[in-house]
Amino acid sequence: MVTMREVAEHAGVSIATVSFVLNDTKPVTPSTRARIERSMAELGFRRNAVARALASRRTRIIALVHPVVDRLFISSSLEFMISAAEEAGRLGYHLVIWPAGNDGNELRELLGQGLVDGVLLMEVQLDDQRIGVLSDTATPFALIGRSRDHHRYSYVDIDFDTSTRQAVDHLYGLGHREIVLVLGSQHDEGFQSYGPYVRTEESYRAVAAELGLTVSIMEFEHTVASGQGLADRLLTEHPEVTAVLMINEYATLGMLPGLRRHGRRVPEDISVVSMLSSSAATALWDPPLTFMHSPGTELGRLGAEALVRLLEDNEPLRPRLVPCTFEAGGSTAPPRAS
Amino acid sequence: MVTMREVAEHAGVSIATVSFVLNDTKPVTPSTRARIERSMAELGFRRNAVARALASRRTRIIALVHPVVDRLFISSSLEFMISAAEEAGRLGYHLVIWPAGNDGNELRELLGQGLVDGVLLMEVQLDDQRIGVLSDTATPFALIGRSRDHHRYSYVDIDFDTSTRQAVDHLYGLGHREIVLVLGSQHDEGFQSYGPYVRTEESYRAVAAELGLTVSIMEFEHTVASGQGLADRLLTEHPEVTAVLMINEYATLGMLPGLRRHGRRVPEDISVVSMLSSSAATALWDPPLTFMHSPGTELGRLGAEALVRLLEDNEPLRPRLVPCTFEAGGSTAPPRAS
DNA sequence: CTGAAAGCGCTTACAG
DNA sequence: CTGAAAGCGCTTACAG
Repeated sequence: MVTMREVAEHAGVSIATVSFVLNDTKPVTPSTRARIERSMAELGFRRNAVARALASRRTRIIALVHPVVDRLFISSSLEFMISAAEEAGRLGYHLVIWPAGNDGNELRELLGQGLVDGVLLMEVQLDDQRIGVLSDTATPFALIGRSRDHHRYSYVDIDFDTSTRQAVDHLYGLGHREIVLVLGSQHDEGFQSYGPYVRTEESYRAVAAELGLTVSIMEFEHTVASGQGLADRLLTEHPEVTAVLMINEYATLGMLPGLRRHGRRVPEDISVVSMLSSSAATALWDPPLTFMHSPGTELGRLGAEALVRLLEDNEPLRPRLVPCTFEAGGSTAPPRAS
Repeated sequence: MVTMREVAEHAGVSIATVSFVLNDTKPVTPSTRARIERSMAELGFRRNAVARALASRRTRIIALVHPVVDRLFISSSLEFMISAAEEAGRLGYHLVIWPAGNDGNELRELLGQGLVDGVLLMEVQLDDQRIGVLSDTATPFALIGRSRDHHRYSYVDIDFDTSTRQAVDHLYGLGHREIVLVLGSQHDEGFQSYGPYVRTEESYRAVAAELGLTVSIMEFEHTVASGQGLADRLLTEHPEVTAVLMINEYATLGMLPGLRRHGRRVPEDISVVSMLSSSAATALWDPPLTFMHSPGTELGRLGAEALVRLLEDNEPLRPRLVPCTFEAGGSTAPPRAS
C-alpha cells in the first residue's frame, strides 16, 4: 500500500499539499498539482478510506437498515438494495446492510460503533421505534416508506395514490364497476399498519367513492397455504366481481389458477391487475399480466441520493413519491356484457 | 461520543489496559477489570470501529460483490444477501454491497481504498476476471458458486448434483420415463457457462444415463416474452413428455398456464418439478408445486462464515455444497397409464 | 500557495 | 499485571 507520505516525498512536497489536491480543498499551483498527480499515478496511490474517515470524522458509509422478518412481499427489495448501493457508489459512499429488529436495540448498538454517517430505513412502520433511536443518537436518516409523522423527515415512497387511481381508472375506463381489492391482512405478524396496504386501501376507497363504485375488499392471510383458497373466496364473497386488483405477487400466483379452475377466463370473464409487481414475474404469464411496475430501482437511487444530500448539504431532500408504471398486458379487457 | 481515554481516566488506568480488557488480549487483574467494565458501562462507552480498524489494520468489513447485470434468475439472491449480512454481524463483521462489473476494474478500484478485509464473490463465472483481481491484490475471498479452477479456493455452492438426482429420482420413482429438463439458454448475454445451468445439465445427463432415460433438454431464451411459447414448444418438441424439470421460476410461471391451455392437467397429465425455487413463490400455486428449495439462507451464512474463518484463522473452510431441500407438493404424480 | 504539527481513537510492541 | 509511547494514514486549523 502506498501512502500519502510516499507520494509527498516522491513529489517533493508536504503531505498537506497532497491532501489539498486530493480533496481539491485549497488552491494549489498548477505545476505542483501536476507533479503531485504524476507521482500519484506513478506510484499507484489510492487514498485509504479508513484513515480518511478517522481524520475527517466522516466515514462515507451509509447503512441500509432492514428488518429481519421474513416477508412474502419482497418483489422489489433486491433491486432496491442493489440500486441504493450503486447510487451510493456513484456518490462516493459505501452501503452496508444492517439487519436489525424493529425494537431498535440492535440498531442502537450498531450506531454506537460510529461506522456510518447515516441510515436508510427500510420497511418503515407507522410507529417505528427505530426512528426514535435515530433521533436520540442524532443520526441523519432517510425513510423508505412513511411513518405516521413522516412529514418531519426525508423520505421516499411509492406514490400509492396515483398508482391505485391509475389502476382503477384503467378498469373503470374499460367499463368495470365491480372491482375488488385483494390485499394482505393487516393483522398478520409484521404487517400491522403496513404502509403499502394502508395507503392502497385508502386510495382505493377514495377513488371508489369518487366514481360511485361499491367498495369491495378481500383480505388474505400471509400463510403460504392461503393462496389456493383465494379464488374460492373471491367468487363466494363477491359473486358479481368483474375485476380484481391484486397487491401481492404471490397471492396473484394463487388467484389466477384458482380462477381458471372455476372456469373463469382472464381477461374475458375477470380482469386482473397486479399492483406492485416486477416485470420479470408478470411478463411470463399467459396472458402477460397488466400490472403496475414497482419502482424499486428508482426508489433505491432516490433514497441514497436523499440521504447523501442530507449528509453533505444538511439539506433534506423534499419528499419524493414515485408512482408505479402502468404496464398494459393481456389480463384486462372490458367486462362481459351482462 | 465517549472515548477509551475517558474510560481510562474514569477508572484510573491507562488506555492500554482498557484496550486489554476490551479485546481480552492480555491478562488483567479481576479488580481492575471490574473497575474498567463499570466505567465503560457508566459512561456508555462504545468502541469506535474506525479507529480500531486503522490501528489494527483490520476493518472487520467484508464486501459482497455482485454483478450489475439484471438477472431473471434471482429467486434467492435477496435472502442470500440478508443471511450473509446477519451472519457477518454475528461474527462481528459488517457487510457492504459492491455492485461491480465482471471485468474487475471497478472491483480493483474499490479494493484500493482499503475498506474491506475480504470479499464474498457472487455469481461466479467459470472464467472470472474478478478472481484475478482478488489474487493480484492478495485479497482474501470466498466464492459463491464455482469457477473452473474452484478447487484452489474457498467456496460454497448449491449441490446441483444431489439436487438434480433427487428430483429425477422422485419422478423416476413415480414411474416417469420421459423427463424433460427445461433450462435457460447459455448463449444469452450474461449466462455463458452459467454454473447452475451447466451443472444441472451435467447431473441430469449423468442420472439419465444411469437410469437409462432419454436425454431431453429444452432451452429457452431469457427474454420476458419467451415464457408464453414454452408449453407450445415443449409439447411440439417432446410430445411424449410426462414430466418436466423447470430450473427457472419465471419460466415456470410461463409454462404452467401454457400447459393448461393445451388441456394438459398438472399433475394428472404432466408432472412438474420446480428446481431452485423459494417456498413463497411455489406454495401459493394451485396445486402447490413440488419443488427443490434453494438454500439461499444457508449459503449466505456459510459464505460469510467461510470468509471470516479465512480472515481470522487463515484457514480455508473446506468447500461446502448444500443441496436443495425437496419439498413435496401437488404438481407431481404417477404418469397416466399409456 | 505551502508546510509543520496536532489530532482523529484506537492497538501494540516494548519496558518495567 | 500495567503504563508510556509510537503509530495506523489521513485531515485540518494555524502560520508564514
